[in-house]
Amino acid sequence: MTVANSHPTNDPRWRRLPEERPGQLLDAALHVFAEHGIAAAKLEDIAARAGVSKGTIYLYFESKEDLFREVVRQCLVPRIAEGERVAGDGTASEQMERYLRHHWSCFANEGSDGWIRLVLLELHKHPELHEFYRTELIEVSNRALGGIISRGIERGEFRSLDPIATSAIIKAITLMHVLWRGTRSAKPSIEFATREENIDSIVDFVLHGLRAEKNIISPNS
Amino acid sequence: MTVANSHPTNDPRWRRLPEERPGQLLDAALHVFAEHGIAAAKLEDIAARAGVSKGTIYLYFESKEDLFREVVRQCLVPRIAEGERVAGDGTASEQMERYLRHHWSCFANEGSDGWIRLVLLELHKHPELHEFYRTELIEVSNRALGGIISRGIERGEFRSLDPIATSAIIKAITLMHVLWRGTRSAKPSIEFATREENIDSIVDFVLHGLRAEKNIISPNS
DNA sequence: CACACAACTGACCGGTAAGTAAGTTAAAAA
DNA sequence: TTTTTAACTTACTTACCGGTCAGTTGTGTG
Repeated sequence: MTVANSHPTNDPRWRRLPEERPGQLLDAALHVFAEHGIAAAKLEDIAARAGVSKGTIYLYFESKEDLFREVVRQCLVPRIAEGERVAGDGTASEQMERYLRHHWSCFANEGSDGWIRLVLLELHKHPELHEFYRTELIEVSNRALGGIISRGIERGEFRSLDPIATSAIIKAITLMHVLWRGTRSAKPSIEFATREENIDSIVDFVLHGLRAEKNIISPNS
Repeated sequence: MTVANSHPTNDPRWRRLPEERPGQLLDAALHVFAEHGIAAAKLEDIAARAGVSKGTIYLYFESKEDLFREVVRQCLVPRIAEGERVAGDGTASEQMERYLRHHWSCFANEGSDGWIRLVLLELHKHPELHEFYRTELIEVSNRALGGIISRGIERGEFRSLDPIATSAIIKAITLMHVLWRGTRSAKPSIEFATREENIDSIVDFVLHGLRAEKNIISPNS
């Protein structure tokens, strides 16, 4: 029997880190919420993952609800919003392809499916948050995608379709595929090809769906 | 003071319905699970909705978990699978359009989004169920959609693309739109047009994505 | 060193909901 | 009608978890 478990060194069992705690807690919370959903997420788990005890959470957040709110505000929205600025130049087709591939690689991160699931599943129960998310994110995203589409139409690259409805279709494809390919999806629901083949298929399909008929022979007028 | 609340008539306060109870309970459970998710669904609510008391559930099901399992097996899978048999005849494009519109109208039912959410977002926590769902449903669905696509390719209506990857894309579009249009989605995340315009956009986009180039002028080779 | 104070802990409380089992009652059998 | 059965109810137990608070401990200050 050694005294291994007592603290022979005199380094403290815990540290005071008032600056860093909120961030640590938000990270931990994002992870746990994404894994279990709001209801099933335990504050003890979040605290443990952040290396503190449950009580500490209440020094920085009012409640579980408040914690979730801040996760959405401070983690999710900025992280997603950042991805919406990949306009660049080139033809609308090139922009669209760049947009798709960029999102694909962003969402490739381990665990992306977790919080996509979170947003899709739980956000609608929190109207105020949902509204925030809608204006901060969906509008931004619509402007980005819709902008590319509108430009494509003007330039004659794309045929004439509703930019908003089409944005929705394109986002539906990417989001759902992230969900399906996600690490938490047990066996992949669909026998997917490799990631590369997969995004190639998507790019191909979307561009074909958008593209104006290629060889309209001598569009007279 | 009348004796209104005692039972002046001699009809029983409850009935013995051992044949019908399981079905009633499954229906109620489907509804409550879809509304609240697994964790937050209360057995009392399910029982109340089925017109019995909580204890009765345990006469027919082992546990909440077991109840959920049977909901998936006996309610969801058959209900969805039924929709996968709308082949019909005509060109592949016509079949595809029929398929899309059929699903759209099926999913239009109040509450469809609830259990799509359930499947998409909660099933992955139950690997055994997920496997069942995969083989019973996704395979079937892939065969239906993939079949239409393959036929379209053979007939020269559609260009040459991977039937499986393309099925996934098409299902992604429809499922996500059901989710977004769902009654439980607070304010619609996207300023959608009417249901009709919406499905028109989808049909249009999908068919264009699939269709072989119309005017390939003398493909030399 | 010792004092103060803020950061943090962890035992505790209260509410809620899953699960249980003894009692009650509809309805079939005798 | 009486007896029997099993379907159903109700009150209970148990476990868990969000939230609290009195006490502990790291750390800067005099």
